[in-house]
Amino acid sequence: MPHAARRTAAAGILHADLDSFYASVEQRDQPALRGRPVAVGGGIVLAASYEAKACGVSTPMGSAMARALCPELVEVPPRFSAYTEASRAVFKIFRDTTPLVEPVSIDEAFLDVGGLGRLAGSPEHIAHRLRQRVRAEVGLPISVGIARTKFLAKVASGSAKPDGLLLVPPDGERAFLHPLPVERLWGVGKVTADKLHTLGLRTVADVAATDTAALIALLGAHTGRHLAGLAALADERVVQTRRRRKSIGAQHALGRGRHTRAELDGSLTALVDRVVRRLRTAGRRGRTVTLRLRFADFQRVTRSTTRWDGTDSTAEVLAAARGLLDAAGTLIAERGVTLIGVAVSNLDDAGQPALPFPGDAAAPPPELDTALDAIRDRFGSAAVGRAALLGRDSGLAVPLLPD
DNA sequence: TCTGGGGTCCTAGGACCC
DNA sequence: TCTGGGGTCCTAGGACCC
Repeated sequence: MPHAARRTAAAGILHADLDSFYASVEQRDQPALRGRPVAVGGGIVLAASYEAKACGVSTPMGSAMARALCPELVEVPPRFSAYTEASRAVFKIFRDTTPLVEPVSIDEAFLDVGGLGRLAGSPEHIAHRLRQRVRAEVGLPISVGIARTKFLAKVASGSAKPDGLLLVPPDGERAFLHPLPVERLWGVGKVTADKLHTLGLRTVADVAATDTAALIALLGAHTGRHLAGLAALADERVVQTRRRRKSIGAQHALGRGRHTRAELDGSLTALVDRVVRRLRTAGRRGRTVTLRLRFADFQRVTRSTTRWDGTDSTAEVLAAARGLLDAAGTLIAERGVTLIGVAVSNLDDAGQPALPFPGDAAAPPPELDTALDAIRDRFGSAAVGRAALLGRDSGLAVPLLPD
């Protein structure tokens, strides 16, 4: 019997998902928070402990509403470095379990353990041990779903929460999935759910009983076919070990009210600085620079520009981003800005210049980087956003805006 | 109760080329 | 003079996920 065929017939995919990740890390590190409703965040709730969820607190909810729902709520500012460290430790246990790990986010991953039977035991046994290890070695609760497909494993881990384990056997898939609301289908958010509701479709069974053509007419070719497939228990996607990031970006919410061009440029400089730093750390270069803006009415626009070759230069990305900001000047003047973001995409592969170009060999001296480094050293990284002003005061060579 | 920051994927129109 | 079909790339917007 072919190996692949045997594997697809059994429940061999794990979806492992840390519970209330940021909040659990805080409860782990501060025993006084255990058993109490905890929200990690500032302004909005980034993560809520199960005690907080019990009184209706959820992500991403404004802090004011969270407090209204849950007067006992303990609010904690995020400590991202602690979460990154905890995530690394957990992923190490994942990779100890099987080399076939596909990270989904900082706190969840798919693991293919279908081929490990002889070596490590049944998927259920492996999942059980995985949960024990994460609890013992990292001190965090984690839920695991086991199924034949990625989608079913993902839904199963959700049903297993908090701190649980759920196996969906191949002959029990329909009974498990079909009673669930359409919102549990991966890729169904509010807009799609509302559309499905207009057809009277509320459960996965309803979707499965609907003609694919009708779903396509309602939702478009891709989404229609995608949902029809999921509802019919068909999900051929395999666990992908090597997925490369396709864009690197940073954004920053600004307060309401008017922001001067110099303030916007300061924010832009800080964002570009962060992005190109991560770009270089990853050893990658990008061809497309995108400026993201959001207005007071929460409408968003993007403006992008694509270069002929890739870059990881602060000066070049900043020049491109400034050009886009200038081009959006009228829009900004008319509507105000409440969020500014920069992303670099169209990334090339590590250590492999997009195109060999004679002039590229000698990179221009990164004067801007030197200046920004000096500002970071002297004033801290939070000050980079005020680079223009500080540059003026400190005599550092930060290129200033014309005015 | 006003709503963060990091991403992915899809669609659609227009320019351009053969 | 009017007309193809196919393909790629770029830009912008939108939905969704954690």
